[in-house]
Amino acid sequence: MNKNKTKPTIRDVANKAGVSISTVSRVMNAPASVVENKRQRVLAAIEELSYQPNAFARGLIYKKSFTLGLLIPDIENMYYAGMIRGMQDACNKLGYSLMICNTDRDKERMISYIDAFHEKQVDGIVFASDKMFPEYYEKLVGCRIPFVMVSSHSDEYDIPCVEVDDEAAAYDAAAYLIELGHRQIGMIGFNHENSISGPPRYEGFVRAMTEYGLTSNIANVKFASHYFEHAYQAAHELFTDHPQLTAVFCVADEFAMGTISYLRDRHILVPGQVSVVGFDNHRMAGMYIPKLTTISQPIYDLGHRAAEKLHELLTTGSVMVPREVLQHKLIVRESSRERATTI
Amino acid sequence: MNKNKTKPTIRDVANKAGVSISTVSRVMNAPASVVENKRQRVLAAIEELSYQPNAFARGLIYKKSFTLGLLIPDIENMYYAGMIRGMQDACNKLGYSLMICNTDRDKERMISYIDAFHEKQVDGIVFASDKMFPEYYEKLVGCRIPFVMVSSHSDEYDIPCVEVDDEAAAYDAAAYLIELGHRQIGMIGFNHENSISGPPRYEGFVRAMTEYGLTSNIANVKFASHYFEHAYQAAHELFTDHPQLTAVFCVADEFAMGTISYLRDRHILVPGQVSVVGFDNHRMAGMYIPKLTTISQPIYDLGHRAAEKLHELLTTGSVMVPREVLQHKLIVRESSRERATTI
DNA sequence: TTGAAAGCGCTAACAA
DNA sequence: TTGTTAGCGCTTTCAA
Repeated sequence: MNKNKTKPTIRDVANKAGVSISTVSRVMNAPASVVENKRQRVLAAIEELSYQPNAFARGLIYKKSFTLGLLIPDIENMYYAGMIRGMQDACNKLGYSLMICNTDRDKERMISYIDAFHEKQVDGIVFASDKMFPEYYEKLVGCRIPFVMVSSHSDEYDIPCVEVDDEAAAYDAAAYLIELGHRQIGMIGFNHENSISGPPRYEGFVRAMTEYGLTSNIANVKFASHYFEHAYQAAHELFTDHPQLTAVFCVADEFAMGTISYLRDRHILVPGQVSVVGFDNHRMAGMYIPKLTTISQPIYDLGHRAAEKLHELLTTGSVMVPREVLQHKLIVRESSRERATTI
Repeated sequence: MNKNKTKPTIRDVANKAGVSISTVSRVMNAPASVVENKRQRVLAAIEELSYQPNAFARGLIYKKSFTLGLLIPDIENMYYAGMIRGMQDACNKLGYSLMICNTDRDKERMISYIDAFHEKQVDGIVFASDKMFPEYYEKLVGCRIPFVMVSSHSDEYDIPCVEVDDEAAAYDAAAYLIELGHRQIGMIGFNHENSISGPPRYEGFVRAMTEYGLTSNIANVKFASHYFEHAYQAAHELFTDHPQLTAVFCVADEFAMGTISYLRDRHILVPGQVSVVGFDNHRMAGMYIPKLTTISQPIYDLGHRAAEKLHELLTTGSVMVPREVLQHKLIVRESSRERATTI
């Protein structure tokens, strides 16, 4: 092994193999055009030196980094773990690397990460879950970096995206609870402010209540922002205002956990007295006690498709299906059951 | 805004500002050496074109990418979310970007990611949790990429690392259970094969049992590999073989959850009949029902320090503290309590 | 204080 | 089939 401190260049390989640098370049890019004998020598030299072509030099020529950027709001939310997984698998398949940045839903960080992506010349960006503010949009097009959205979309701009039908999914969850016999149903939603899935999930809930003639339930909604603790607090408010509820639809599994925790601290049984359904079906949903009934999002596929769609955009310049909707599914586990019949 | 499709280069900026490219370069790297008037014009041109210097060109010159690579075994394990967060914050602070790769504990993927890092010219690599196999080590030194380990270390090689004292932490967990009055104690550990923290945590358990004269408990150990389901199964085996146990130490929070789930399916109360303590204290530990008593690892700091240590290695060529140990702490919550006194 | 020019490692066009 | 060379976008001498 070469113990030299600096990395070998194409020139070192050429010297060692006794050929010109073009020949080395050819064995890497068009092996067929090099005579067997020399090719072997070059390959041997590459092996011996642990040579890897320098991506800077290549990038300068190809004007491509073969790197994609991912902007996510909160890496500690389990939801994104599955998404990253799907995205990285797609990237591997397509020959890309992935650069992940955690914005903490902070505008300043977001902007500075976009700058970093710009400087690092990422070929494209996947923008996850967040709202596409004009600042972001202007910045992105100003940088001339193609991008797609995942688990989100934009009404103002025409941006390719892959997501789930939040309205329909929320409707399904609420309708399921109604079909179970529940009549006093509450909901814990996302604060609408800056939330992309908050409003449609709320709408789905409202539509279900309306269609089933339970419009009074529309008043039983509290909002929380992302975290367990906030959901716990929201559940407290919800049950303080509406102690009669026998079911609650939560727009995230973490909210369902917060709600169940609250209920348990109040010695209210789930699902014995109150049914709870979550949303996402991330890994923890099946590990919780009780196991969560929830809306399953195809999280892995969302990530996978988003990367593929971005790749499509990069290679063809456009996208066949601008707004792709993946299927959700209700998963019934332990946190919900038929309303206890009054005697 | 420039609607041109290609990204502007330093030449475009120079033209627009009516100066040479060297001057543009200077306003970016040594602003003081450029006369106020021109500097303003250059700055204006940069702004107007949304110009960002090309990292490829810079990298070629500086031989630095200002990018660090992170190799983790399993992104869906909550443990790593906190670590990534800490690492990324450190990277931001130090002016680096972070490239995260999920190896799935697969040797082939590991090797191919190292190749990718090599090609992309990452300045250094953080190697998380996994065992440093000779193949990896040879590869890494062959690539001449500096690296550190986090939540892991190597006995064979001399590699800077930051971790927790697993043996002592496990001892503390086991001793805590003993001090609570438990005498029949079991453990669910990591399969030792290829596990870095498995053996020391087992040793810590054994030492506690030995010091307290409870050596018979050393037989009450089952092993599982990483996932909830495996831990559930291991708990099944443990309690089938040793139904008399009143406490179990689990080497991961996810194992504790699997164990509690199993116990609950068997209608055994936690902590009423059996106390369970976990390890990690990741976010979910405080959300579970019951909330987990666990060993808290400074996960964020582990990630943060690892990045700092790598940076130290990159800039100074060596590291002051080759093997850094961060403090763990026992967090008592709801999943453990004093042994029920026999009447 | 500024500009011209060399060169970082590679690819691709051109010549041989 | 192979080698020579220009040039990708930038920084950094060296001269002016």
